[in-house]
Amino acid sequence: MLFHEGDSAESVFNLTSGSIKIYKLLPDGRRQITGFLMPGDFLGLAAKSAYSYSAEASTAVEACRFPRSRLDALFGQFPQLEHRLFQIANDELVLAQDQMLLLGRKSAGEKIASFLVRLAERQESRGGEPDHLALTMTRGDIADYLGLTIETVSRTMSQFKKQGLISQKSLTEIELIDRDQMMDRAES
Amino acid sequence: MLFHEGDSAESVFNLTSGSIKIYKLLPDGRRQITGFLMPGDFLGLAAKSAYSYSAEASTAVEACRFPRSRLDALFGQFPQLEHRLFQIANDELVLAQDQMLLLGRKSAGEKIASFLVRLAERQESRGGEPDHLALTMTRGDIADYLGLTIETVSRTMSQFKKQGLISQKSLTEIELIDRDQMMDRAES
DNA sequence: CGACTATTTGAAACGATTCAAACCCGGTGG
DNA sequence: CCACCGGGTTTGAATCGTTTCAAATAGTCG
Repeated sequence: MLFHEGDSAESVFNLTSGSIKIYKLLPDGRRQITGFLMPGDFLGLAAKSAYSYSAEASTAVEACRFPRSRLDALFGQFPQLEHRLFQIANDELVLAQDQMLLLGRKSAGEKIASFLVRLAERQESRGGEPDHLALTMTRGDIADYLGLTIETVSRTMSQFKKQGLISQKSLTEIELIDRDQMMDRAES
Repeated sequence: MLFHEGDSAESVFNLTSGSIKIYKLLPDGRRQITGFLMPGDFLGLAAKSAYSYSAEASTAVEACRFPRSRLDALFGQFPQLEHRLFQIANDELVLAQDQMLLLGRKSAGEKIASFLVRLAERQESRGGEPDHLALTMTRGDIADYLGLTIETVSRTMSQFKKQGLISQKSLTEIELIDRDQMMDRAES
């Protein structure tokens, strides 16, 4: 675990290798994962005095740590740095709104399809195989990201397998077989 | 309607009076409202070339319109303006994550309770009566904001009324009677 | 007052969850 | 080398919360 919701937000990180999940918890333990970070992503930017979410490594992780005070000084020196981070925050906001649509209005099948397609696009944009997905998260993580239970995630993926939409080499290796039909299921 | 998802994003607005809802639609018409804007709020900031959501007035509205090109020029001139907008974007991101937790993990009762409490806090922070809520949105809007149906919103509020948590002077006027117990139901 | 729309309420249906058990797989020690 | 363990995963059956469909009621505006 990297830090917890409520911890004083002294640092901003830039992930250089590995993968991180950020999430919020309810008092009774229910969890909502709000994002999976990949190398290049920033962590802790939105925080003011305290982090508003918890962050936990999914794999071994390397990151660049900046004291928040230093960052503020850099903003004064290099306005285009702040400009870039502003863009990044806006991009995240757009993604967050997509995720709200997913959480509030999509069925389990649509959620899983959207998730797999987005993961494929993300991997493609970093130069990976477009249809060969390497999942860095467990079924439980996927469930808590999509607002489902582990069982529903598992069942839905089994169904997709039976329908020939995906195939599964191992627990963490998924292949998208019919991406177009997958995007239809995603409804967006 | 002010603009539609996909429209070219020529303007940024600052709402001066009235209230606006922003939302995303699925091809089949399902709708997710991602925010209700109140005077002082910005609209269209996150957009790059095209708006990523639609915006619609809930009441009569007055707003300040900036051409996007002008705004970019202002950033060069007044770096602290961009700094302020960066802060605002970060605050919105924090709210968006709260909303994801709500949509993904809260029950209908918890959603409605959270919604009413947040509305009360928002109104309080603008100097209104803390327990006397003036709803600017319909039951349908509330449903599409919370990922519920109109009927569930209505039923849940009736239940709260029966339990003495709220009282209803008219359709748009709600009074929070037991705010503490309300916050307990909100689970956050 | 009458017509139209939004809201409330009720009953049935459905999708996702819960609870339970079986399975798979990598790691450990006999 | 293989039996065993423990975690995560898959599958099944029953249950539950929310939705859907339908009808009644309340509210708004001409």
